[in-house]
Amino acid sequence: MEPTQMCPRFERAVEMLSKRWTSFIVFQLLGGPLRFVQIEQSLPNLSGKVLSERLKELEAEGIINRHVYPETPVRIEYSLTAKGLALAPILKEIGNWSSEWLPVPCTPEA
Amino acid sequence: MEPTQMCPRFERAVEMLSKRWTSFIVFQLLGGPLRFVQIEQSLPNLSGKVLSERLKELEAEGIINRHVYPETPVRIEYSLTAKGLALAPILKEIGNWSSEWLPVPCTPEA
DNA sequence: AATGATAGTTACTTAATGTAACCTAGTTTA
DNA sequence: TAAACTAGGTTACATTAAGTAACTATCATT
Repeated sequence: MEPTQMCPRFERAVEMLSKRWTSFIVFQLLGGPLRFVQIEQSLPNLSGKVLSERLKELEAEGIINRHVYPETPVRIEYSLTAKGLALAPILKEIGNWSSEWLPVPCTPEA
Repeated sequence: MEPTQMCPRFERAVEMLSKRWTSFIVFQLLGGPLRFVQIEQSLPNLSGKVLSERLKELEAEGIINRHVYPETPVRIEYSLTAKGLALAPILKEIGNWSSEWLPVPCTPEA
């Protein structure tokens, strides 16, 4: 068999989603807008430093919006754009695959 | 909005697919079995070192098979298992998303 | 003035990748 | 006989990405 030539757009999409934490951040935002600390808390091993980088990348890609509410203290919410919401079917398929093919993790003893 | 609790299996699947090169290797194998050098050549920036690591991980996960043909010189082919083939819909969705939402790259001048 | 909240950033450490040279085994070529 | 070739990797070293903990800025409350 021959290797397959890849579409540059497909390649770019895979590269984006392959960046550590990207898919998790998008998944969390599928539930609705979240603030920085909320995302941080929902992903215990994600550091604020990397979260900050990813949010900037995703905003630059047009996948998320950053909305500043000038209250005191200031509140900033991150939410998905239409382009970001459109990633949902991908995550859905990952969910389908994982529930069909990955073993149920051990449950703690009663 | 509240952060969403994640299923451990979903989490594991995302972690796997987020590892650099994993999705590309699976994509290439969707076209049929390939040898080490073929995968290496189809993914120009993937080093033999990391390819070797990823193939071992994917085999350990039950996503690919390693088949040794005792010819001379020996030929070794990597192919997807049923579990690996079942990843196709995920990559398909990534393809759909990328062709709908990512810009067509500039084409070189005529 | 000190304390607290939100939303980050910075300096430093550790882990993951990339690069290039090398290894092993069998085979053909000089 | 030995040098060279092929396939399928591995090893040592350099670079980049990610993790950790402390710190910054702004405004408000105690």
